[in-house]
Amino acid sequence: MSGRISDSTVRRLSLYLRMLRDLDRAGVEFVSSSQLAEPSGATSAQVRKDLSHFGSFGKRGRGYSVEGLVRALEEILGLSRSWRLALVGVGKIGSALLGYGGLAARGFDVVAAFDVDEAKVGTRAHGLRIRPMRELRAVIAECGVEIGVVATPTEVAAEVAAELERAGVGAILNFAPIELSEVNGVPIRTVDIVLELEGLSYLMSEAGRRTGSDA
Amino acid sequence: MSGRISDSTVRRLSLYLRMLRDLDRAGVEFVSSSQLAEPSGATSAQVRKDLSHFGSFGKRGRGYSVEGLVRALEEILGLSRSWRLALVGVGKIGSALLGYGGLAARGFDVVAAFDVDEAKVGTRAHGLRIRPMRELRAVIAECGVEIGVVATPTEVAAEVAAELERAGVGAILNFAPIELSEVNGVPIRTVDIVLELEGLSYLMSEAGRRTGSDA
DNA sequence: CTTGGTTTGTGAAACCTTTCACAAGGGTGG
DNA sequence: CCACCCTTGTGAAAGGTTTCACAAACCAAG
Repeated sequence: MSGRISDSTVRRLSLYLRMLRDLDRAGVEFVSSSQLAEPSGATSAQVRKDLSHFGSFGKRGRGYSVEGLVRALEEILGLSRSWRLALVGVGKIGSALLGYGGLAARGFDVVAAFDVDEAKVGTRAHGLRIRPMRELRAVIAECGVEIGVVATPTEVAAEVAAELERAGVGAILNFAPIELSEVNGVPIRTVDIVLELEGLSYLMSEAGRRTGSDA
Repeated sequence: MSGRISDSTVRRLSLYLRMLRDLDRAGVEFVSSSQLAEPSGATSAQVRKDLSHFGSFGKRGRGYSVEGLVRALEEILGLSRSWRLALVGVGKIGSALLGYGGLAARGFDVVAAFDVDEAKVGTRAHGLRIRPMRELRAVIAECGVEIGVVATPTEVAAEVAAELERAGVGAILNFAPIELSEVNGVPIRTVDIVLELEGLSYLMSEAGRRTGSDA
């Protein structure tokens, strides 16, 4: 059981949990690994292997109890609690994030927002008062913020991430198109839209080259 | 040389290209694989292996010509041209995307925006007229849109993606928290913020469990 | 209680990605 | 032209992830 779990496994566990919650809401009581696999594009063997890293949750011949597996996955993923987030940079992406109800609905509460722009400081965005950067450290400590969100221009992203770490956050979600290096074991995930688009660009060009040379 | 290239390789190529453009702007002429590796957290061997799938771009003892490699990577990734995007769903995320100059700056032009909401249709968002869904097919064909962007609520995302495919887009970027299945060889990339946060939640819980049991 | 149909949990095999290590080649200075 | 240093390109090894395939277990029906 449980050694080092890969990112892709954790990713899939989230997807399984999503489906299980839907099934639970629909009143389904049991589900098999193959049903669970379908929506995430995995195989039934993969579902079973993924779960087997954490224990033995199913009944042979019957499948998995939906309610039981929801609880188990919430426990594994740390989602049986809610998390406090602090946003740095209330520009386009930052505002969109504050307005997105999907976060709070899934237990990720943005409890503080910061910006360097003195014109924004003091105003409210989606019910949250925007604070000056100088308060960052104190507020993060006082509110017990666990996750810092970087939604600043690229140039200052690394500096802001470092400041968030010093302030004591346990993880960082970064929207700036730059690869931030994890320093003190504080995990960082980067959401980089341009990188995704460039990946699509490669695939389309590749497809073009292939059909082009076949013709 | 060139067989099937993995997503992670393509991802890294984009990161190398980013750095190379910075170096080019800074007037640097040559760069070694180890310098190129650093910012993306790769190793020099990985850089060389990644590039070797596509050809031989360096000079032994000297490194890579910055300008030459920029051009080569742009060609490989399909970035020596620009791409036309159509946005479906002008809500929080959609608007943020329209306002984000970083896309056009890197050759991804949003040329059309659609929404079901009749109140929004006809108004302008960041200089772009919002069109009704019924025009989607015709506009995508007329404007030669290559990439469709899904920024709708989860419930309709799959349907919208299918409609974009029928309209003839070559790739889809999806912001709805749902795994869309690629059907006709049209590649789909999903940007799922909640999934990233849940990944961080897992890592933080894991860290807590480890230190918790050590104490 | 036994039989048959079903599904889990898991070693082993297959597959894929990353790292290692070094020969081959290029530049520089004398 | 030669000797030295440096860096690429690349097979081979190592390391990781996914798929396969099957014994073990459970349920239901007779």
